[in-house]
Amino acid sequence: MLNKVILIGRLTKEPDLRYTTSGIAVAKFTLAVDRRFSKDREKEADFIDIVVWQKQAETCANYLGKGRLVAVEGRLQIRSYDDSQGIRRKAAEVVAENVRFLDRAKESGAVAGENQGYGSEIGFNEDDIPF
Amino acid sequence: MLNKVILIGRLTKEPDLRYTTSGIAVAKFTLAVDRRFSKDREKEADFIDIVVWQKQAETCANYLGKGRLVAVEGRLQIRSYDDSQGIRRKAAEVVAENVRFLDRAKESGAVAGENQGYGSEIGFNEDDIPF
Amino acid sequence: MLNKVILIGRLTKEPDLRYTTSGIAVAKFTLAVDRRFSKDREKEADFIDIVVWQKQAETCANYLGKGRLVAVEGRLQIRSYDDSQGIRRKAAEVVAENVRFLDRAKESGAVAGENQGYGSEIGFNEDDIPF
Amino acid sequence: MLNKVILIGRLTKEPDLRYTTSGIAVAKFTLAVDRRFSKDREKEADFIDIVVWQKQAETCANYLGKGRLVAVEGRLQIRSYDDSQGIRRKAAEVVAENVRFLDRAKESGAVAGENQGYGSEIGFNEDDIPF
DNA sequence: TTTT
DNA sequence: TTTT
Repeated sequence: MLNKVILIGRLTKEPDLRYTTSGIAVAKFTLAVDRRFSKDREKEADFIDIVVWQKQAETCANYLGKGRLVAVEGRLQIRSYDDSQGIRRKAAEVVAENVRFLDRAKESGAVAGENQGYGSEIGFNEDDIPF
Repeated sequence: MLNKVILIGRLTKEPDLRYTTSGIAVAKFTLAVDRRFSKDREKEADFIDIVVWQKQAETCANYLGKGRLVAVEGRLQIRSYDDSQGIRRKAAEVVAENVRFLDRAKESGAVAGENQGYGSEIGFNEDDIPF
Repeated sequence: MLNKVILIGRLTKEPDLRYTTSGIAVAKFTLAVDRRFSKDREKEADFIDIVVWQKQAETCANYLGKGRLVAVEGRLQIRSYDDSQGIRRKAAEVVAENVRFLDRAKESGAVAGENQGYGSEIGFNEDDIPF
Repeated sequence: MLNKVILIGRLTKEPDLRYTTSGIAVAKFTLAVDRRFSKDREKEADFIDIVVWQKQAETCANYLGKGRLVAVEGRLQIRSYDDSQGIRRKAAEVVAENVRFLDRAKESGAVAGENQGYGSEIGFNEDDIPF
């Protein structure tokens, strides 16, 4: 019913951009999200796979690289599949709805994450609120 | 850059549905969101104003009433305005992106919250992932 | 840095309650979180593993059962391990910080969700998981 | 029941640090959170008041200044009060549970965000706010 | 492997 | 398998 994930972390390497047979862009990358433990504990991270679709996939591939800091908003998806050895496996990945770039782009000031979801962003005028 | 609010609470009364001059539906209601304090403290709630636009506004008006339990996902919006006495005021409201009904509807089993944001929900086939 | 997951879904069966060798309660259960697709698509769900620690683990075990509706707030944790066949696997689970009961308890009106911070911050050893 | 806010934005000025009569640190600052609209629309922001308690309040006061980029996780709180002219007003603020510094600190590499749970759960009196 |  |  509700499935919301919000992460801030750094890319472990360049995004991997591909296209489905029907021509839709998909990018994948892994986010290192540091855990915060007591100081004496080893610094650890969760390495979380991110999937981005369509135009945002291409923007991520164009502007993101290893070490870049991003905020990802999406949903947690659990997929079952058989690997190359025929072993049944489960894959967890966050399907990104929005990716925000939190440090400066390498070659440009570009910003990803066109957000098309909010009512107030679809172009009607909020000054015209009837309350 | 990121502005995400997730609330679970109960409507304090029926939603108020109106239309902008350009014909767009807007519903408003207030959510009572209980705080969790130590047992000895008064039980209190935050009363948070919710704004819903377009088709979801009408679904909320049709199916929600006083006391109904909902989950709201949206963004926090701060608006400045002058009240009827000419006093400058700030209004805080959560602009809902999705409203989920968490208990049974009074007159129907209807469900609001058509979600149009996620890539995987826009109709391409995830079995066709090129990874 | 930031790792936040919020889910609403139904338990697929009773929680499994165990204790670490040092006597700390841990409960596990799976949440079925329905995806929302276009009407013509199969209704599907993500089946997401939840881990709960300490007092909340016992509250969940006492009051939750198959089909119960809950809201879970926590963080996404990726663990690597070797399964019984010696195959390296990754497990994804949501470590719950709070579990809210959204429908009536079977035998009582009890409410869980005492917020004590993350299990992993109170000093017990997560390598000591009895699963 | 659930009241979760996650924001990323920039401080509009230095945090204002005070102490309650019982000696508890409280910091307040305003976060400018850019909205994302269609390109032709004015760039706008929501200016959201943040309250931080205890040790994090002092860390924020020590390390944050105007323009700094932070992620705030907290809950939305609506307070009613009478202003200096005796006019009843409502104030909305986000009570921060965690503040993460997303760009480099001015004078140090310090990191805030020790997670101690909500201020309001540790027993001090929120009516005793020195603002 | 699965919930309503 | 991994980021700063």
